[in-house]
Formats: sequence, C-alpha cells, structure tokens
Amino acid sequence: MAQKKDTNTEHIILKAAKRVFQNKGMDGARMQEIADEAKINKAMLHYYYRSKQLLFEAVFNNAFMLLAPQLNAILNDESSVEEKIRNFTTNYISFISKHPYLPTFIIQELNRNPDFVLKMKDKKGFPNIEKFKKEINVEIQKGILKPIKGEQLFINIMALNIFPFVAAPLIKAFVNIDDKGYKQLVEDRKTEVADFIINSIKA
Amino acid sequence: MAQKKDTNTEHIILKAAKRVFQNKGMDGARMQEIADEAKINKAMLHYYYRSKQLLFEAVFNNAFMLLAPQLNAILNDESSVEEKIRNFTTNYISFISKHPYLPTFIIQELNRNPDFVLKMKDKKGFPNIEKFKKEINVEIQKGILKPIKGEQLFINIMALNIFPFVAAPLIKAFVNIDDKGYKQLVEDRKTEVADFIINSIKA
DNA sequence: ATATTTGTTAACCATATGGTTAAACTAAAT
DNA sequence: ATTTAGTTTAACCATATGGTTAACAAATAT
Repeated sequence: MAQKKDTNTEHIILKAAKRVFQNKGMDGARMQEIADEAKINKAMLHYYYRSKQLLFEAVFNNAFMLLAPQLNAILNDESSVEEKIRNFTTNYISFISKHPYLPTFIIQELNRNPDFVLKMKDKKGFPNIEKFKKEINVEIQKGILKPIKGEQLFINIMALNIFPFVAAPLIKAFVNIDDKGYKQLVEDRKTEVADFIINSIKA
Repeated sequence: MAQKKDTNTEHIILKAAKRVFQNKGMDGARMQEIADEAKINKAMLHYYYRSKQLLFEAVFNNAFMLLAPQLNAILNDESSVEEKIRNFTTNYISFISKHPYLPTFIIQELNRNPDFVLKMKDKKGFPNIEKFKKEINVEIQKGILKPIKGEQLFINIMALNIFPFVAAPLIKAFVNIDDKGYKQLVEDRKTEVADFIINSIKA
C-alpha cells in the first residue's frame, strides 16, 4: 500500500489556502486562486480537503489554535497581574506583528458565522477567564489594584492590543501616517499599552 | 414628463442593500438577495445604481458618513480632555448600540480594500486629529495629564470603545456570556471605559 | 513482474451570478 | 387622445465557480 505523503502536497495546499483566505476571506477566496498559489491542479484541493468549506475550516482552526496559547499566557500564568500585563502586551504585539492577518481574519469570519466559535469552545486549550478573574479580585483585596471587574479589564487588554491591527487602515488614515510610521507606532505600543493599563488599575 | 421618484424605489433599494451588505459584506452579498429584500426586480438595482460596486459604495459612504461625526465630536469639541472622553464614550457606545453593524462593516471592508479610505480622506468632515493632539499637549504642560502621545491616546480611546463591537462573538465566547450578559457588559462600559482612561492619564 | 493503491491532471458539468435587453406599463405634458 | 419620458418586469446572456470524472502516472505490495 502506497503511503500518503501528507507532508508534501497537503501541506502546500494548506499554506496556499492560508494566504488566500487570509486576504480575501471565505467569500472572497476562489478555489482556483488557491490552486494557482499552490501551483497545483484545482482537483487536488478537493482530493485532500473535499470542499471549500472544509479547507477553510482547516485554515481557520489552524489560525485559531495559533492565537489561543497567546491568550492563555495571560490567563493562566502565575506571575502578578502587573507582570502578566507587561509580558502579554510585549509578547502579543511581537507575535501579531509576525502574523498581522490573524486577528482580522478570525474576527471577520466569526462575525460572518458566530456559531463557529461554539465549536471552538469545546476544544481543550480554549481560553478560560476564570483564574484571571480570581487573581484580579485577590489583588484588589490586597489593595494592589483599584476595583475593576475582571471581564472588563480582560476586554480592555484585548482591545488595546488587538484593535490597532484590526483597524490598521482606519488608524493610518486618521493618524495620517504611512506604513513606516504605523510600524513605529505599533512598536511603541509594546510598552505604551502596558503602562497605560497599569497606570489605570494600580491603586 | 414623468418625474423621477428617486425618493421611493431608489431609497428602498439603498436600505435593502444596507441590510444585506452589512451582514454579508461585499463578497458575500448577492444582488438577487438585495432585490428580494427590497421586494423588487433585480434589474432595478442596475437601473438605479448601475453595478454592484456602485451600490456597495453608496452603502459604504453612507455608513462612513454616519460614523465620522461621532469621531469629530471628540476631536473638535471645546471642552476639557476629561469631559471630551467622558462624553464621547457614553455617546459613542449609545450610538453604536443602535448601529452595531457599523464598525465591523467599515473595518472589514477597509481591510479588503485599503485604498478605499484614501477616497474618504479628501472629503470634508473626515476626522482630523491635529486639534486633539494640541489640546493633549496643553493639558500635559499644565500638569493636568501625564505625558502621553496624542496618537496613542486617540488609538486607545478608539480601541476601548470600538473593539467590543467588532469582536463581539469572540468576547461572548471568552467571557462566557449570552446576549443579555453582553448587552449589560456593553452598557456598563459607558462609564467603565471613561473611568479607565481618565484614571490612566490624569496626573 | 505485476497487481493494486495513491497521486495528479485535463476536461467537463451544473449552477450561480452580475449584468443586459426589449418590451410593457405608468403618468404627466401637449 | 396622443406623445413622451421615466419606471418596471421577465427573459436572457456570458462568465465564473465549486465540484466531479475518467484517464493516466507513480509508488508500493504481492
């Protein structure tokens, strides 16, 4: 029996699909374009992934599973809240700078199909906020932090870190900067954002 | 001569197109679906708007021109920075709660076609950040605010206000709340977000 | 060696889709 | 009443698109 060489063609397809789905989204992506990108016959896409939907889901799961550990870093880490925020902010911005498509892609497709996230919730490794909430409350009790709800703080951290990537074109226009200026601005945020948050919540 | 009744059919089409484009985006939207939504013949869409692209642009400009004045409120208002942030946060969250599709739609389509924002920049009423930056610097000089770059503060304000709407499905999953809980959470943010920002920047 | 399974391609198919056309309809102007 | 110009519809068209098929090539098992 000939063994599947899944490492080769199948992976080439996935990488090509990633590039195309990232840029065009599910609706805008074309199977032919993915085939061209992978430099193979269009039939191969169906041979390995059956349908556009399944190929898309492979790409989406892949993207989501890349992002989830980043969030778990802040949620399940053992350090103090301040340390966690500083570490997360630097790491996350570095990480996304290398994969700038990721947050936009995930958010866009979840808006298109909100049920999608329910499938994710079941999988282990899906970010859970409970431990983080407890730690916030402990530090509030200790007088280290001002009172704030863990949910709201978590959303604020996400917002300040992720939004600049999701809204990049809008920000470039409003702040009136080119790609270089934008890159610098994002780089500055690695420390700016952490300071901004810590300033706000420290008692 | 029969007079154009542009107010009627043309407007019905635009409203239907708005609903469909909001939910499906340019790529996911179908002309037939818009026609069905408007309860008219598909040919009418082309009669009044020539092409899908032009109909889409009508919807997009409409949406953008609805959002722009909201941002100008904070950028060109005469009150103190703290007042501006408090007013903007309450008003903006109220406004978007009534049009929850708006930010997602605009951001999604700008990512699909970043050149689009360049056309917007020329139009008068396009948000400009310069006055806001000066006012920040003045209040920093006066010792009212801690040092912060106007651009970064502006991005932070945008992020904290807009992100929860753009990433609604993600947030609902992470924070593990239903629609009702999400609504309450957003309602709370009308004051939470302003406090969070002010806490951070006040000297 | 050869049968068998797996990988790959070109050609094809059904349907969806944006867009067009020509004719019918409506209502005001003459 | 008839002309005139805008409005609306059904039918149509060309092309794009996701997906399939059948034949062929390559690898593996017997």
